[in-house]
Amino acid sequence: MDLIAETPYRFRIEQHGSMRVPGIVFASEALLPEKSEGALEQVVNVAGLPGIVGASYAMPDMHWGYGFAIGAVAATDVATGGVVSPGGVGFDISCGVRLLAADLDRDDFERRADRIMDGLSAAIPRGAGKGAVWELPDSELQRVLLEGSRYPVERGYGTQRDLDRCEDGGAVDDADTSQIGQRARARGLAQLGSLGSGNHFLEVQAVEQIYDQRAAEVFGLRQDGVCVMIHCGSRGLGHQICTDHVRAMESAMPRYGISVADRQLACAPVDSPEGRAYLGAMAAAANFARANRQVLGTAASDVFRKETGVELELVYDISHNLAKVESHAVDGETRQLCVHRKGATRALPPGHPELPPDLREVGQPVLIPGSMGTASYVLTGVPGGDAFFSTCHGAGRTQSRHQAVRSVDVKELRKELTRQGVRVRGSSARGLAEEAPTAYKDVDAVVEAAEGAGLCRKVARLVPLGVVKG
DNA sequence: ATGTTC
Repeated sequence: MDLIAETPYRFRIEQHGSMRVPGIVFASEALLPEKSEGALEQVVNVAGLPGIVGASYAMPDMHWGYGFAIGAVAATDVATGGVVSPGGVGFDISCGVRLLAADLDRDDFERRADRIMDGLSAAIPRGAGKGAVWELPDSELQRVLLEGSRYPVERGYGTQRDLDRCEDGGAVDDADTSQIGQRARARGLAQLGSLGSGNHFLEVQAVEQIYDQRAAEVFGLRQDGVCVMIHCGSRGLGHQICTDHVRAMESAMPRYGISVADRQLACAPVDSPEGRAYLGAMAAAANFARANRQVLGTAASDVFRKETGVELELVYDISHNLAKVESHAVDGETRQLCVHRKGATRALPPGHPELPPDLREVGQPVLIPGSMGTASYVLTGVPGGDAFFSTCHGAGRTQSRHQAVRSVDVKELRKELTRQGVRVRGSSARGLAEEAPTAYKDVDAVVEAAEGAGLCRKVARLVPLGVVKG
């Protein structure tokens, strides 16, 4: 497989074999994954999906994943048999990032840091399985699945203004809870308002650098201001929904005469009972994920109010694992496309009609969490990018979890984070080792490549002051 | 990512 460098930040895999479109990899030479890792092969495999249009895209933080690479964008044409694939969304449906800004300077935080971090540590449930801010009866879970963040707001977790700063106003339409199994529901009941584990976290951060003063101002960010970033998703509920629908699609594929290069690319036409069932269940899981971040954001706000007297204001809340049916121009014609973004973030440009009025001038905030102990970024969408208004989603792994555990000394890691002034409230030692920054790409290089490829623009760089780790 | 192999 040959990669043709089209620009310093754009590589092309020519259409060959069963590919229906070319592959386009946005990355620098240094960020390209090793061929042996299989991520580039996954770009090729996705290019063979029925109905795919444009190209099979990959972002600079790409790495090997389930079926699709993490960092993949693929759009299929709904009207001509285009498919939807759960592997193109990922197991953590609507995993994403919520950023809140405090009217507090870095120095104000430093003076009270230990109390605030202890408060957050006590208030934020985390780790596999255990604990949630809000344990729900089944009737209320139903409301969350249909109404997303709007339901917690109605029940006092947050404000109406929060919803204006959430992707989709805090809830996606077309959730179909009849497509969710009992096991998925049962897992959701005990997990609303919980981080989970893996790369999920809550971080207190400081705005270290601003690249676009006007956009930062509109977003509510200022130099040396304190922020809280929350990275989490739909927990066991989303995971179970993915599992259930992958299985259903595996058995349905022969009926549609679909064959795929990898069993993990199980899919069905968007306009089919199986396709619609998955999208309905996926939408419900997305609403659960948004409500999860809404509840956690409110729990963090409560801690800041108690310890400092200041409120946290929502900057934005955005997913990076989702499929959406969107209108896009293809060969000069407006088409309905099912846009899969897996480890990729929507990045709407200035003037886009889906943006709320106060963000329309500068574009949609894009929230990029770095690896533990490293920087995070706030970006914004730009006109003209050719991956259906998408950009990267984070640092991207270079080592598997297993490799990281073998190579990382957790004691040294804790020492290093402390030396950098990052207060750690962890979950498991193994979890910390898996998430060591040495297991990830350099987020600064990822963002530089995404910007260089014309997918987004930098607004601010944030550095960690404290982390509550899943 | 995940009651980390129903």
